[in-house]
Amino acid sequence: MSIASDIIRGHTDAIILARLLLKDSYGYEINKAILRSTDQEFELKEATLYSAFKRLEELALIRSYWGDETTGARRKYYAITDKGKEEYYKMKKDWLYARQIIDKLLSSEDIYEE
Amino acid sequence: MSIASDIIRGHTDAIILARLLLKDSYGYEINKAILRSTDQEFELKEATLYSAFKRLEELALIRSYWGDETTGARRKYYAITDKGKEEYYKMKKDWLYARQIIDKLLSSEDIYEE
DNA sequence: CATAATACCTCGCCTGTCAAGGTATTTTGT
DNA sequence: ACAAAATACCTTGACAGGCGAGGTATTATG
Repeated sequence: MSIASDIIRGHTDAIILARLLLKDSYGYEINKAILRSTDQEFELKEATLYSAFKRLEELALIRSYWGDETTGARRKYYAITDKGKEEYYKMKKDWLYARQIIDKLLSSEDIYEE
Repeated sequence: MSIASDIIRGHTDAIILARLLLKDSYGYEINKAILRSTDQEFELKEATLYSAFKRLEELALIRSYWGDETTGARRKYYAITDKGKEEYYKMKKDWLYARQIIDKLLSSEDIYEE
């Protein structure tokens, strides 16, 4: 089972920020971590991930720096900024709020029906 | 507080179908019912609503018929089809699944961190 | 008698996802 | 030794859904 694009849309930024809240990381690792933490059930598509990085950096919610790997492929690390942390908490609040509204609307039970 | 377009996206169809599961209804009433059932906290934008109707009817998840009002403006009623009911249950399952995944990803707690 | 409410609809912009394509390096299996 | 897989980055362009802005017509209300 997979999550439809239209459902994941609007959450990718928060998902990425949540990872960066734990520690600085880079694209490939973030994706693997998401896979791992959802028991291989969910992963962001690469194109989605990298376009999100671009967007988040433009908004100054994250900043990037190249790692100094002596071995392996070069890695571009991302760190969450203070502004990013603030936004993350807002996004999480928004999610909790939206979740409750959607739950209500899909429950199909109206008490105050006319 | 309002729900961002990107979060609502992917749920409008299910929200509309949920209403039609209760009873046949028309655009204006559906929107008012959504408003009422969320304590005026949420409503679909008209353009979103009508484009959803079009999409859902093309997919044969709903069908429409004109009401025979003797008074007031004409109303276009919508009814959910059997296919629509099936799809609704799928959508609801998808929502429950996605909700759990998103909750997990926004919890920022990794037990199996390397 | 104007304004709000009811009720429908379309056009075109904007944004985010993602399939498909690309590059370069390193590790692994045979 | 060499091919294949894994690691790691990135761009382009198509596509779809939300919605602002605009429109029409009728009825109710202050």
